[in-house]
Amino acid sequence: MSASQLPAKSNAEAAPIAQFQRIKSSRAFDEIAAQIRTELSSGRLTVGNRLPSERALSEQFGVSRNTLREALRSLEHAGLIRLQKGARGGAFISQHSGEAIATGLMDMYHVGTIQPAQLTEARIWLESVVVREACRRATAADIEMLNRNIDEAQEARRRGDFAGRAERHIEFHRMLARLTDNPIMVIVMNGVLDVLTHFVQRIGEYDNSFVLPSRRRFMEYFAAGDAEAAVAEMESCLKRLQRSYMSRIQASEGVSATKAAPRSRRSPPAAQR
Amino acid sequence: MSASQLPAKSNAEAAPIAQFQRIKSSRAFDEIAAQIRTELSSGRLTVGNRLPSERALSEQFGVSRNTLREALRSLEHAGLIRLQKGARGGAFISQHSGEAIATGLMDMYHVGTIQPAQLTEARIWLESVVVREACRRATAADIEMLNRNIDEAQEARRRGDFAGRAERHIEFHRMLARLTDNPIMVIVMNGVLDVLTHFVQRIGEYDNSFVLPSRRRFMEYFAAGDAEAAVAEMESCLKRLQRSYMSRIQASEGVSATKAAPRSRRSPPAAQR
DNA sequence: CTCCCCATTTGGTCCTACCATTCTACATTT
DNA sequence: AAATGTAGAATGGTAGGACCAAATGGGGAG
Repeated sequence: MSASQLPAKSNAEAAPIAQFQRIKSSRAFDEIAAQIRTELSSGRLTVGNRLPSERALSEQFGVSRNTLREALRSLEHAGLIRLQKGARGGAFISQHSGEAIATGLMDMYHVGTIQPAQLTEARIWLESVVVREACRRATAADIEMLNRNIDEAQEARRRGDFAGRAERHIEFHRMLARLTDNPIMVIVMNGVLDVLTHFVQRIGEYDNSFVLPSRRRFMEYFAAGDAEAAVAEMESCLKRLQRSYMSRIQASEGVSATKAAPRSRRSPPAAQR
Repeated sequence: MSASQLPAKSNAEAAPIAQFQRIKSSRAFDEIAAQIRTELSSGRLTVGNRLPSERALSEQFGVSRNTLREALRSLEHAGLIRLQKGARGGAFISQHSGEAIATGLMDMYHVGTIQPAQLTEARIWLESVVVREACRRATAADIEMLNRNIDEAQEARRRGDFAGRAERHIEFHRMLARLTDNPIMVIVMNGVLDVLTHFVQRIGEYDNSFVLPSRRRFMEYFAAGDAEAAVAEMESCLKRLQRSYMSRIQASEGVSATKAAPRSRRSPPAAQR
């Protein structure tokens, strides 16, 4: 096909982007999104590039502006592009913060695909990996940062600020995840912690007086580079937390929709006729 | 926050720190999607329910059908709803297979947020968790299923069917993930394996003759319930695979920009053994 | 030179119309 | 009466035009 066209226009006014093809299948916007994804994975589009305007793109693809916008909506939701209004605005390839993954986990929790017990279970498993690798990489500055977080949590506790204390505790785990220096662990752990935060806020206060002493012991092992001891300390703390959660959820789940059935088959009992 | 670094315009009163909240998107379809999500998390909408038609919904929300469709597009991409044409069609609350998360990981890989080395690294970490838990739960039927998979891979190898063999090998890991019986592990592992499959297809064939013998040893430990030995066997196999991948990627990507150097901590005198 | 206003660009929304698909209900045939 | 075929309605998908609001840059006023 027309491979070596090489326009090489030194214009560069809107976008030095490859020529898009006409779409064909059902759901044109799916194909459009797929084509743009292809451009991305091939490297012809990279972070920071600006796509042509909606009007220009719709003409290139040979579709209406409505259809093109639905394609852009899909890409924007995925975090691949960022839309900006105004004269020099448009669709910019964005850095993909992984927000879509966190949203996906949250959605799965909301529709009941993820049960609270499974959430805390996976969290414990992931955390053990995180702690082990974080311990392997942590610098003195990192350790100081973690200790500072514990101090802040203790201060919040002294003030009776339950929300602030919980926030510090969660932030502690986010820090550890970042220390792995692996975006997959960071993103997944962030998502799991997001859901967990939501979950904790729903069930209200709980007994976590044992967390701070555990943190101190944890940091001892952690600073000494004893990864396995740190993992064990963290795991025992999290398992105790998990028991707190589960006992509370049994108490609070008498009224709210429990979504008990993990698999709800077709339900609509009746329709208007 | 860097609020204290303002260039000191004629603003006499340096802004007292205040926790501002983001303005509500100002985009109608975002609010519509948020409202529907709220209905979902509150339990008023559950899997299998059918939303009103686009025309009816657009009237309820007081927006045009275009705007409503963009909201639905966002929800559909998230996997929360499934659109169906025809009479009695509409938007049905769907089971959320986690496809959005796999897509998100793939996108992150494509834009370079996830590097191949980080992909295989995280995969090894996750796999160790998966193997440990799968070993704890596997039934005789599960073990038979895994053995059958190995047989099929061996058969594919005999035929010289590289693609088929690779597919079986990947499927083996998906099976293990499912055995954890935890949707988070299943979804995340599926996503990571999707990206890995894509990555492997890109670099082409590689030396994996050691995989099948390792699988046999693995199954010995696994069937005996020796989780730690199984984990160690799998880890050593995966690390060897990783070296194969990395050597191949250096060969095929000699010139291509390999992004920025991996952030290396470890400047201060930290814990090192 | 600085500052402010305005034309231009561009995403966000609305409207109307038409098409393709899918199912229901009725009519036709056997 | 049962099986079959067909018309119609409901619904998502697409088209094309129009206008609004925000962001930008340039030109005019001071």
